[in-house]
Formats: sequence, structure tokens, C-alpha cells
Amino acid sequence: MSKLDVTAPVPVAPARRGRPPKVKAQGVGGDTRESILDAAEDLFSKHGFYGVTIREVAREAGVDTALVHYYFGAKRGLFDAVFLRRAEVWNNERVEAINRYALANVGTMTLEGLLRAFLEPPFQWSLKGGPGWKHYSALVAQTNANPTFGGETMARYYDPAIRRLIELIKLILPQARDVDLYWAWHNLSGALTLTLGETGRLDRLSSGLCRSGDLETACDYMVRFASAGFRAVCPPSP
Amino acid sequence: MSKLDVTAPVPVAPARRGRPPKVKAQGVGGDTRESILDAAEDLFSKHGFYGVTIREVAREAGVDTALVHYYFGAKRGLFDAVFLRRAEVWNNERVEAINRYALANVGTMTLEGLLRAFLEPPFQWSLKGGPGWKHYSALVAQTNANPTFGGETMARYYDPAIRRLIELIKLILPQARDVDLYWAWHNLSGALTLTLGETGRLDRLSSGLCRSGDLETACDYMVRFASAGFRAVCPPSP
DNA sequence: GCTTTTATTCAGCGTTCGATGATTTAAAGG
DNA sequence: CCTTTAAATCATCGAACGCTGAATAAAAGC
Repeated sequence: MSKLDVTAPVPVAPARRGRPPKVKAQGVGGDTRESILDAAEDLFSKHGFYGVTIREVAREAGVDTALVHYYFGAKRGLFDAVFLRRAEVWNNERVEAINRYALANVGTMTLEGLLRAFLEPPFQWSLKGGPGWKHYSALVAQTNANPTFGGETMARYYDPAIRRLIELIKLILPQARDVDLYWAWHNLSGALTLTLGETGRLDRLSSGLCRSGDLETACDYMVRFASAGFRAVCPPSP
Repeated sequence: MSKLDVTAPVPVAPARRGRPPKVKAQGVGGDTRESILDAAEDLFSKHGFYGVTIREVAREAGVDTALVHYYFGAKRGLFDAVFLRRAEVWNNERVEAINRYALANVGTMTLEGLLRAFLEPPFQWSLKGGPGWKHYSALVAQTNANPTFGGETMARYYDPAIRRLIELIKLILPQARDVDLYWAWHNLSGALTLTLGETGRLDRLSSGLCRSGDLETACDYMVRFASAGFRAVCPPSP
């Protein structure tokens, strides 16, 4: 047992009232608004919308609860802001990646190459984009599985990207029907969702043989698994 | 606008106090304990643990909130009871199905046949087991994606079934490595999870071309998609 | 330099939450 | 028949919740 009394009021910040004086080095502290979003992103990704209180968000961000409402209005507005913040970056990058791939490989596109181009951005952000991106990945995964929240943002940013992917797949599998491709994507989407969530289930199931956090390996397996899956659900070429 | 005043106290039940007199036809009303579990199952599957209040469960079950605590103790105990109720049935049936398939097809097993045997029980329960089973499917899907809850039950009932499946897959793909099979299962698990959740995301994405509720179609696609995927991630046979 | 705007904490309101002890009624047990 | 146990409601408690109006301090604008 530690002798530290964590309940003691550590006067780390005097909690001055009113607008804070402007600090020069804006690289360190970052924006207050952003730090609230960071805290909310972290907590929402772990416990869901109802499992997080405004007080917890405010405490983790180091601000008063009223400030959360000042910036984002009701709790739902905070959630939407968190979900929106990275949605555009995330999807623009995926779409650009597959467009670039298609342009550089006219006539020689492969399913493996195209899917890898589409899947790699989220994996890379989750790996190297800092903790915020990892939390966001888990949040998207969770939201995709239960779209009570984020439904509108999903439709606005995520659906067009997926439709573009399916368009390009049609160039590789010209005999494929739309309905086949949508169902195939659905299977891939579930795999992607579960993987980005990094729940640790696989670690336990495999007795440590596989590690959820090993996203590079996960991406490789997913590309191979899904490419074969897409081919299998489409009518064979003549 | 309806002229009905829905706030008026409809005296549908006088709410008598004390132990209720025994009713003869126990086929109609069902057990009170079970009806609380049914209500909780429905609500938890839609809104998650924190998104449901004891009061809502009690109201939907038509009982007092104190009765929920009488049967299940704390709220967490209620959730665990919901999750446990069908876990054994669900997994015993899956394991029996693949064991039966393996015994009836010694030496002639196919991946398609084995996976179909393993996947069909949950799909069939969700389709024909009544609304309770559909809610439970969604709950399992959600819990698999965020195992803050149900982790222990998952490990106790679900992991052994999956390990048995992988054992049998090894008979079909003898050259496969364990790590390949676990990662392949992980991909399938995500697809299964998302599909059983019936979130409606695919309906919207495909502009109505695919229907989430069409589980028979979903199962067919999943068997074909995953069988090819399993083969693709394993070293080719010599 | 004065005024307005922005960013922040404080104090607390009304509501809802999970949970409990007391009470009531009927069944079960001898 | 009497006692004990089981099954239910009622009334309510203290804590936590989302949210807000007022106060305050610095920055921005003119």
C-alpha cells in the first residue's frame, strides 16, 4: 500500500477565475477546447455515451464542468463534436489513397492492393497518430456497432468513402453484382471494427499467441482474408 | 393529434401489495423473474449498461424497482444474469453442431460445411427463437465489441466453443498455424458480431439493396466469405 | 482608455439514479 | 392452525446527474 493520500487536495492549479492570461508557448498547453475534446474522446471510447459524465470529462481535462457546456452545449453536442473532429481527415485520406492507387495502376489493380490502400490509413493513424487517434478508432468501432449515436456523421462522411471503394472494386471484379459487394463489405467492415477496437478478446482467446495491439499484423491478415472473401462471394469470371 | 391523454392513470393493474395469489395457467404470465430478465435484455441490447435505468427495466417488466433488486441485487448483477441466461444454450448448440458435422463427415469435411454448422445456430435462434433471442444476439454483439462487461462469461462459455471450432478446422487445413487460424477467426468474429447486431447500417449504405434483417442471406455470404478467407491466410497445401 | 467580447470558475437548482428498510400478502412447512 | 418463508409494493434516502445564471478576469476592438 502506498502511503500517498490521493484524496488530499494537491494544489497543482490555483483555479483562478476569469479569462486566463495569454501564454506565449502555445505548443505546450494546447487549446482548452481541444483538451476537452481529447478527454471526452478517451472516455467515450472506453465507456460509451451514457457511461461518461460531464464531471468526469471536465476533471480529466482539468476544467470546470460549466466550461464544457460553454463550448459544446448539451452532452450530446460534445459527443457529436468528438465524433466529427477526425471524421473528415480519416475519410479524405482513405479516398485519396485508393484514388492514387487506381491512378497509378490502371489496368493492373489487384484486390489486395486496393484494399490495403483503403485499410492502411486508419491502421496507421491508430498506430502512429498519438493516443487521440487510437481512442477515436475505438469510438468509431463502437459507434459502427450501435449507431444510436453518430448515425448522421456516419452517413455523411463514411458512406461516400465506402461507395467509392466499391466503385473501384467493380473495375477489378467487373462481373460482380452490387448486392454481392455490399454484403462482402459488410463482412470486412465487421472485421475492421472489431480489430480497431483493440478489445483484447483475441489475446485471451489465443492465450497470448495473438496481440490485439499488433495492428500491422492485423492489417496484413485482414487484407488477405477479405480479398479472398470478396472473390468468393462474386460470380466467377468466365 | 390524438385526443387520448396518455398521462392519465390507466388502472390496468391495481398494484396490490404483498405476495400475489398463485395463478393456475402458468403458461401465460410466465415467471416474474424471467419477465424482468426479458425487459432488461431488450433494453440493455439497445442502450447498453449505462443507458438503461433500473426504473425503466421495472416499468417495462410491470413491477416495482425494489423487486429488481430483490432478485438480482445490484444493477451489475442484473446485467450478468441477462448475459448468462442464454450463454450455455447458445454455445452448447454450436459445439454439438460442429461435433455432429465432424462425426458425419469423417475425411470429407469442408470449411464451408463446418463453418455453416457453427454459424447457423445463432442465426437460427435470432430468426426463430422469439424476440428475446434477437435481443440477446445484439447484446452479445455489443459486448464482444466492448468487453468491459461480460468478459468473464465470454471467456467461460464462448472461448471453449471457438477453440473447438479451430481444432476441427485444423483437420481440414492441417498445414495451418495456430496464429493464422486465430487471426482468421478474429476477422470472422467481427463480421458475425456486426451482422447479429442488425444495426441497419448496411441498409442505408446500400440504399436498401441489402437488408440487415435478412439473416439467411447474411449467413450464406458469411460462410462463403470466411471460408475463402481462412484458406487465404493459411500456407497453401503442397 | 473605455467598452465589449471571450474564457473561465463558482454556487447551486431541480431531477433522476441506485439502493434499502419497512410493510404487506400469500404460499409452504410442520 | 400456526409459524416461517417467499414475493411483492411503498416510501424514501443520499448521491450523482445535466445544466444554468452570476460573477470575474483578461483580451480585443475602437
